[in-house]
Amino acid sequence: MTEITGTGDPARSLSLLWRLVEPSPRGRGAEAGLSVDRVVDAAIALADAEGLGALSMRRLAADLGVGAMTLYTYVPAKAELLDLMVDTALGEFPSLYTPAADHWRARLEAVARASWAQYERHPWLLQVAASGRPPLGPGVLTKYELGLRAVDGTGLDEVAMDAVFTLIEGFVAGTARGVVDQVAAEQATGITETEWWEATAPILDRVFDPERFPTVTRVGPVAGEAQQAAYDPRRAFEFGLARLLDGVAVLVDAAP
Amino acid sequence: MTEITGTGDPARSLSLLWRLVEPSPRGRGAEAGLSVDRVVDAAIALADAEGLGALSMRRLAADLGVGAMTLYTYVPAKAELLDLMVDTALGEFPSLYTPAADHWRARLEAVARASWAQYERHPWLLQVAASGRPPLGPGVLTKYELGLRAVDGTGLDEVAMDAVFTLIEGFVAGTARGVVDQVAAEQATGITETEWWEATAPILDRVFDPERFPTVTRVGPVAGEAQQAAYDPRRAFEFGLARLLDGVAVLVDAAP
DNA sequence: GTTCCTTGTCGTACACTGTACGACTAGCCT
DNA sequence: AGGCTAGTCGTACAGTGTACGACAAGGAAC
Repeated sequence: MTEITGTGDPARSLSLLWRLVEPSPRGRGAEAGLSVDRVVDAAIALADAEGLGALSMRRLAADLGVGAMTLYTYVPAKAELLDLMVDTALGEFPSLYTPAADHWRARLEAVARASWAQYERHPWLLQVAASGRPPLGPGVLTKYELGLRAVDGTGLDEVAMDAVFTLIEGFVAGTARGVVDQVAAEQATGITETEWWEATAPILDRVFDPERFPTVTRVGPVAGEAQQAAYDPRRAFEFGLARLLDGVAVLVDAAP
Repeated sequence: MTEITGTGDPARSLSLLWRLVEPSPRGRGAEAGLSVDRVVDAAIALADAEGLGALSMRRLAADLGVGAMTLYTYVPAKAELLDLMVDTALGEFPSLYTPAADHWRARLEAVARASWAQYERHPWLLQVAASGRPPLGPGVLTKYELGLRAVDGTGLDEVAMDAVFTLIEGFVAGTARGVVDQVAAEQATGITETEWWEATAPILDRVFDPERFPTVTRVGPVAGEAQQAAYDPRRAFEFGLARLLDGVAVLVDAAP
């Protein structure tokens, strides 16, 4: 279940994200005391607690004690609601980011860990396809600003600064997605990752041909044993982050 | 729209993936000439042509000229069908992988480019959440085998070999997802990425505060201009791959 | 040659989704 | 007091995956 953002008129979306529309308590004026913010907050709470799959317009409306169609007074459609959710959740970045200041590498590592923490808090962020046309609201821009500052003063030009932040951010998101997928699989099946691996490994052993997959035969069991699973996202995060920062360091050292 | 794999009984899934069940042309015996392979091939063709969103059991059945429930004779549920689709599509890896042989770096780069090509051919692969519990069929294992061979003989131990391949593979998938998201957004809205950016940029200019986002003010326009969009996945791929291989090189050089 | 059993086919039904449409009503302005 | 505006929401539509059970066709047994 992936949702798409960046649908809908850019002008309309941006004015929503930056809350350019007045609260306008006219006419019957917010009968149930609702507002865009209350809707968005409830949506985030629901997605946090029960996953993006549980977030339907009817369910959200029920949580807020109104009819389903009432939500459309505050939000043009579900896609825009998701934009707002993403921007709001990503806006928590500064509270999770405590940079060790002096060296770019320490700052960039802190960015990666803060980003990881965000995805742990709001796993549904990873199920919203926002990379192509991000909701350019205050939350997203704040995260982008702090991310760029981490690589500022390294001698890299503007294009490279953007590329480095995007690379780190994409890496974190990709790896965090592994956690989300595992949790989703556990919830869907009632079987933990370790149990699944223990059930799968012996059957697999019997079914596959060591002559055809000699390197897998040598490496697979060692790696599987080390992780107690087919894939351990947390290990992958630590390993990958170190490699990535090493790679960026090569670039920084080459810069004037 | 993300689908989950790894649901369902591991033993049942594995015997499907490795085609351990006999064709069994008994009873009325495959009336319409159907088979697991025909179903899977048709599903892949449909997803390739019209996206994963168009792949419904009813639609797939219609394409094959049978009733919807007939599919459940060949496949236990949609989740298992997706497993089979993933394994089959990933099994095309060898035909796209032409390693430049001698140096690990050239091999690993070829792995990344072949993987990228796979995701370009079958974008829906990225919408199937397979990272947690991959369908361990012949296709997946073949790709894993060739990926591991690329980093074999570098002095890295087994766990590191697995980690490096996983890192590269995750990077490619994450970056390729950017392309998929953009194409999906274009299809959903009828607006191209460049058009969207040209519509968004000027409004954004007016709405946001340069004092609050000084680094974004400096970097954003330069990066945006260079890419003609908020994000250019192909550039990100080239840039990230170079950084990543540099980082791996640091690790390889440190190994005995 | 008749019967039975196995196996493949598939119509119907259920609970669910996002949201267009239009009816209703409560509050403010004139 | 009358009218208008703006928030509320019931109903409806076209779609989803798949459980259930009815049906039919071929092979095996007598």
